[in-house]
Amino acid sequence: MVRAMSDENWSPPPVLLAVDLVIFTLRHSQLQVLLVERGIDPYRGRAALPGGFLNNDSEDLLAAAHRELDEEADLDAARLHLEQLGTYGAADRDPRGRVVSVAYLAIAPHLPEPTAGTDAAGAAWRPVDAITSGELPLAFDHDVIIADGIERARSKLEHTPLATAFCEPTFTISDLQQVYEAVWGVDLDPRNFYRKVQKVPDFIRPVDAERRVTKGRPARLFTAGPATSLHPPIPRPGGTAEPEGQR
Amino acid sequence: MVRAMSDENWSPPPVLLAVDLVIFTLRHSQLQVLLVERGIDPYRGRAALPGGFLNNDSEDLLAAAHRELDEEADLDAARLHLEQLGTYGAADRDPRGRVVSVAYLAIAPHLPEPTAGTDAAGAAWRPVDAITSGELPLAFDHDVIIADGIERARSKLEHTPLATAFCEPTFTISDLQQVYEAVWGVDLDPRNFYRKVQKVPDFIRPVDAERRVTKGRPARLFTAGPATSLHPPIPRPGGTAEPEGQR
DNA sequence: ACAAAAGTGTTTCAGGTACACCCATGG
DNA sequence: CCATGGGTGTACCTGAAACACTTTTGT
Repeated sequence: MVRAMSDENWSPPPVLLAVDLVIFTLRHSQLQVLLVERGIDPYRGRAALPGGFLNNDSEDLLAAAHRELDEEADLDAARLHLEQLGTYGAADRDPRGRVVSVAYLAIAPHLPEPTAGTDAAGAAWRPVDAITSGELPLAFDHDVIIADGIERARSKLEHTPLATAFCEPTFTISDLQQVYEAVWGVDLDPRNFYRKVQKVPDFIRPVDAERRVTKGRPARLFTAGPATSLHPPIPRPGGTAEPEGQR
Repeated sequence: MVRAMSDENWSPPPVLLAVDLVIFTLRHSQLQVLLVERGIDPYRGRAALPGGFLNNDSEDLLAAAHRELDEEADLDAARLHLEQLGTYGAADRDPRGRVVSVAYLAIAPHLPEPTAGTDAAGAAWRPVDAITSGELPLAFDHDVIIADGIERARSKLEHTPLATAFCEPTFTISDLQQVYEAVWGVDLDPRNFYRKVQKVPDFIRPVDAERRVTKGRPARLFTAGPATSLHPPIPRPGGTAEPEGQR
């Protein structure tokens, strides 16, 4: 058949379309993901990705992802990175019937605790390590989706300016460094990292003569560069911080 | 709502799920894509990606892609690279109603002409340039899907050993070079390329003392390395071949 | 023997890594 | 004035690019 619909009388089996969200953030120097507790069967009581079914006949997929982000996580969709991750359609992935799920990947800065009195009750940040290790079992095939999400996030950190999406609107260079260190579990040399990120064109932009308070010398503040620049940005691992010498 | 299906009486609107294929190959040093001519409305007579609707309640998405590959392109699905590209679900993308399409990306070596007397009649390889330039209009949003496919293919060539998927089971190093040159439209120095690809671990493996006939000195043959190795393989552009000197 | 393509050796240069060192602030 | 983190200068080394040169075939 050149196209299945050429037979006007045959009707292909409809499926239910769900949208699930993999929302990552950085907390306590760990990569964490937002999970909700399922209130109904199947998998009642299990942790699961936030998500839901496509709302009506005219809702775009991305729009549905934005809506779920707002409803289930109470996060301002407009201000965070959101991209399609993949579509999961194994026939037996949902015991209720044929459900195909389009997963979206979101990256959020370390915002307020999600566990408010809102719709997002029962939502909580969990370290991804607990999931990849199998320590925290998930509903459906959500563990696979999260694994794919981690892989995607790492890959995009390497090749795109995505890292800034983990940071507040303005951030210091060492804030940014912690993103890379947490996601790969490596130690980077702060001095080399400092220059490396500044040399990448359109990656970060210094904010007009501001600074911040901590313990030592104040640090300059930066913002993400203009929109998403293309391929060749971004640092990479390599370079460890070690004892050094005198003064 | 924690999950949309918590209301047992409400039934989410079903959608039709299609699977479309972006099949790339290399012909005449150009990146080409396989297109079919639509026999029915909408877009009757227009070029379109091969594809069709999900077959039955228990067909996996990847299985459906394999099936379409076999039916519409008469290609041996087992021997070529196939991966999910993305899902396209804009509400108005199909005038007949709500159709969500999962696109798959396939990479094929320069095999026999697809235009056989089979089901794949009306199928033909087309240079992607003709599509990106808008010169050859496509049905639905298939031009966008192809653009995404090109981007994905380039990205994977850079960061994975995918290039061998464009080649026959055994190939020479200059065969492989032509893949990179065609996809990026650059000229590479054969001598540097030669060593570069050999240094990448698990990328290509020399085939036991074979060779081939052409005009000059015979070339060694190689095969793709063991399975898909991870991140850091692959060459990159840079290095032009120019006039040189004496002898 | 000559052209054409495969394959090797070597120089040069840019970028990454390591690390000594200076700067600014709080206690 | 000293601990702490921010920021600069610089030597070294590896890997990429350029290109002279040798090897092996067909005609």
